[in-house]
Amino acid sequence: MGKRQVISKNNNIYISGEEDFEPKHIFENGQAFRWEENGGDYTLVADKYVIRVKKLAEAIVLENAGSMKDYEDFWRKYFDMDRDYPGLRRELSQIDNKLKMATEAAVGLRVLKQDLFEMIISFIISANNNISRIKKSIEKLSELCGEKICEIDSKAYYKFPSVSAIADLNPDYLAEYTGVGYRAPYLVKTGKMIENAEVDLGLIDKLDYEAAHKELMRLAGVGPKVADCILLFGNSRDMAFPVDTWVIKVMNEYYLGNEKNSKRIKAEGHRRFGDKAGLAQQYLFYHARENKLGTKK
DNA sequence: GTCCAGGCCAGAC
DNA sequence: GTCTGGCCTGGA
Repeated sequence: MGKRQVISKNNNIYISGEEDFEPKHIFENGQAFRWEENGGDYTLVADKYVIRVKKLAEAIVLENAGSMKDYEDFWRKYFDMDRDYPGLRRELSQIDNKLKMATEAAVGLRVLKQDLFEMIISFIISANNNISRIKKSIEKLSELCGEKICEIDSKAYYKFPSVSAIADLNPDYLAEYTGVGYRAPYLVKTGKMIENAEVDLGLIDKLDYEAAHKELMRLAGVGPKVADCILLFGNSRDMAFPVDTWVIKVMNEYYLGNEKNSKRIKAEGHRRFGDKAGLAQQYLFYHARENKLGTKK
């Protein structure tokens, strides 16, 4: 693979010479929910875009993603194109053999840099839930109060809702329409807290990791794990280390044995992986889930 | 019917 | 601070 090259043509963006870009490893690792797989290609809704991500032998194609200006203004950051992933994998591989194996199994994984508010709402919905239901709920929520983007094959696509749109919802109706269940009041309350600046999202960028984590936990429905997901996927915090059921399994299998306390598991992640803990977590998470680690067949 | 899914919250200690 | 039980909902 040579040096990366990005060009645009007919509203499509082509990325060639990039060895770390595997759509399956990017989307199917729980960091994003607004995608749909068809025959190895992925339809993705992000911001005002509905694109199709294809991996061809010679290039990655982002169909309908716009011009070079769209790439520079949005996609470059979204796909974390300024990080040296081959270098990251080499660095993680040197930490230990487990991480070496995990990175080798998920080459092409990238940690997306998504919208902060969208991550807050999405991960509140994710708590004690499963991926297919999370995705359905988020689509229904966007349909309920997000701005329409376009229609493709008579299917309508909507932007993720604004803060005020969610703050103004009736919790009972929200629960009924989207299937978010008991999380509905959390979503509305969190929307209101952000709308009236009780929690200032602009501050999250400025605070150090611990303070930002603590600040996010003030939001309704946001606990330690959800706050770490928000920071990792919506605020570019490489050291955020979300401890979910899969991470508990993989950390115990490889490092700890039988630790149930999430706080101590997170501390172990930081001890071993340092300020790259979140990136290590993504490779380990993908690896753990692919291999159904710690579950009986 | 029971169990579980990328946890959070409230209450008890 | 740490631990426990309950929880909308839908699919296995």
